[in-house]
Amino acid sequence: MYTYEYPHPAVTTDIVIFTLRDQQLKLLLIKRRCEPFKGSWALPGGFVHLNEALEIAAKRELEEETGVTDVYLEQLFTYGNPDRDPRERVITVAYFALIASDKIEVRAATDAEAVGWFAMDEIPNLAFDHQTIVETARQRLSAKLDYSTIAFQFMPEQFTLSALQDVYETILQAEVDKRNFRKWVLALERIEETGEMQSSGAHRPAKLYRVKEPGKVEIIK
Amino acid sequence: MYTYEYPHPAVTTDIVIFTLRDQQLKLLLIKRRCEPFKGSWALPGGFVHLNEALEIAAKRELEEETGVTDVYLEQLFTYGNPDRDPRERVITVAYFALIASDKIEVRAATDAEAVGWFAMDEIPNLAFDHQTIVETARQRLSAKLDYSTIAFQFMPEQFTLSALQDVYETILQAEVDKRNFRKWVLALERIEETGEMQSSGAHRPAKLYRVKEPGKVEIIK
DNA sequence: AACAATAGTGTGTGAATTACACTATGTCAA
DNA sequence: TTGACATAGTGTAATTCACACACTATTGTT
Repeated sequence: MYTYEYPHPAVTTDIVIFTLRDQQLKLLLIKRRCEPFKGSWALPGGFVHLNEALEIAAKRELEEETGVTDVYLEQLFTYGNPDRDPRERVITVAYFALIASDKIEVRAATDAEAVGWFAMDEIPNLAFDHQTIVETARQRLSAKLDYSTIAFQFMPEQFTLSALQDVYETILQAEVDKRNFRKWVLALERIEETGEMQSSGAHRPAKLYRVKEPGKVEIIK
Repeated sequence: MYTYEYPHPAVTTDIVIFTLRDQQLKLLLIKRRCEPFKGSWALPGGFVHLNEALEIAAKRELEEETGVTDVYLEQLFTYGNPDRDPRERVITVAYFALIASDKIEVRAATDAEAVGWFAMDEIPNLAFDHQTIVETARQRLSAKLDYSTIAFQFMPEQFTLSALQDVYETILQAEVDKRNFRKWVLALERIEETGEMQSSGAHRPAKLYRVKEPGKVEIIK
């Protein structure tokens, strides 16, 4: 037991992790094994250990519950309404994560009864205020596409320009002009040809590109 | 005494509040009356009450320690390195605030031995990791000047275009072309003439303007 | 009446963004 | 083998936006 002179809230992290799969933006959810909201779908996350930095906690929870590692992670927002958890006062530091579509094998573990990727228009009712958190993350993602190189975080090691354009169109839910897109993205000088080609069907093969500095997300414009 | 099955961190809010005064960007600091860092300058802030939303806590602390009310407030970032407070694990949700220069009378109260506005190049050594928090806030302010109408939060009810231009020049630490600035800011259609003029010396009086929706900060561009 | 000090105004140039349609190259099936 | 099909790949003109730049207007003071 731990005792304090003044009351302390519990602090958790929750992670909103997106990927792109089948031309759809998808979100990773876990099915809760424990109360409260047992059996409900929720964001992966959990209590911050006492000697653990917040971002480390987010990464740990994500790996424990879903097996997912090696993601782009940034702090999203901290939610602390007094009644957001029925047990006790819980403040959650929400993180926003992206993962390339070729790294998304997931497994359920510890606190999760099941784990799954959900398309954005098929999100079930979520536990706590997780619906709100997801909406904020979605907005942040759209906004950052415009002024940063964050979209590259979704790409596998090698990809075609058409695949990259698809990412933009899917997330922004808008069509993009192919010629202008290519001119723009090449002018950024953040990707380069690998020299290899991708053949996928009865049509001209496409050049493959790679991100020059894969871990890096830069502000552009 | 409060006891928990698992250890809980303490949660505080800290507020980085800026104003403009004498053509300088200034930051409000308090001199700590209590340990740790007793006698040091620090950001106003304090423990979040158990049944209090985070933003409410930030506003309350700000008012308690400095008498400042009626500010623009947004969440900045949450800092939670395990060793950032020598007493115990303390996670702080930092807020970023702006106040118009005609509302900045301050008073010391409760936890503060003194309160003062400091120009950005005269910031003393600060307690905890407050120096880092201030730098992040400073960056956020500069960035938001470019893509939002946040600068209006510094203005009194009525102001001249020259005064507004001064705000941009002071924060961005760069000169701005008068004609281009006026064209740009009027094209935003977020301010309007009040009809009144301001005479201040041996020269042509200036038209006064007001913000159409004073509370609102919008993303522009 | 001249001067000092700040307010207020327009135009031209280059850069960036947008709109827009055809050719190239592979696979597969007849 | 050849023609149909499907996606890859490419250039130019029009528009919009950003930026550089210098003089006139109005007031108070001497």
